[in-house]
Amino acid sequence: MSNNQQLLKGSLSVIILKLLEEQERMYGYEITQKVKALTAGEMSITEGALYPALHKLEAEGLLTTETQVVEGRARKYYSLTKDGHTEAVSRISELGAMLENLQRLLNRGLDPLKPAI
Amino acid sequence: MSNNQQLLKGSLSVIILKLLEEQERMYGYEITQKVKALTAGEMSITEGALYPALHKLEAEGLLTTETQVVEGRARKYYSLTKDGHTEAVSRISELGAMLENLQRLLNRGLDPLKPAI
DNA sequence: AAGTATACCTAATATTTTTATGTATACGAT
DNA sequence: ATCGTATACATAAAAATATTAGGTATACTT
Repeated sequence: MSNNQQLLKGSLSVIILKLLEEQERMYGYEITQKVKALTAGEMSITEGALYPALHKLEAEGLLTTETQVVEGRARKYYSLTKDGHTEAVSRISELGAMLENLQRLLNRGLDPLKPAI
Repeated sequence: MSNNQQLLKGSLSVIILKLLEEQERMYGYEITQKVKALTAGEMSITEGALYPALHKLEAEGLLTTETQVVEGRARKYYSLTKDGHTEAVSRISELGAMLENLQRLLNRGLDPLKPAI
């Protein structure tokens, strides 16, 4: 059961927002392929996680969709709304801070953060 | 509800294993304080997450406990079993790889990993 | 006497993911 | 022609994990 190709839980929606910051619009399947490519296949998003996450972000008003038929198959393109962009910026920096902290916990040798008094 | 002091979901058990790799034995409350200290209060473990996680690791045979009364209060010290040490090494490196991949996804400018063919 | 810090714990709920399906089109190989 | 693979969407049951909100108790300070 050693599953080391999963994304860290809770990070999926941020990854989606980040990819859409970089690329105007993307469709679901494209997102799964992009993540595989960027991590050399070390990580993959399962569809059972991806689609509900996309639907939730849309329901929250962070993403909008337009469906389009390409080469005989329907694609549903997602892009950031204005709120989506704002949230993306904020959540990306939050996740970045978390990753730094996690690495601080894993790599000892780094000093603990000095508390901002 | 902007909760940026949560640990990334799924990483709690690895953090516990890591702290116990560094320090022979620790008790629950001590772990919560250590994480706060190492992250300057930016992250904290809730007790509702910590204790079930400790009990699960013990049930899996990765941790053993000894209870001791110190200054009038009962403390339950946890330490790694042999299996626990093995698992710790493996899970820590897995999480490290995940963090690298996540950062690759968040900081573009880095090239995608070259697939090891 | 009250509040804070220390120290353990659990139960209900919420969130998120995995696993397992299901549908359907396009295309290359047998 | 049919089979497998890739593309492309989706959901539902179950598992895993965390949050929230409690509960108990001791020690120390105000």
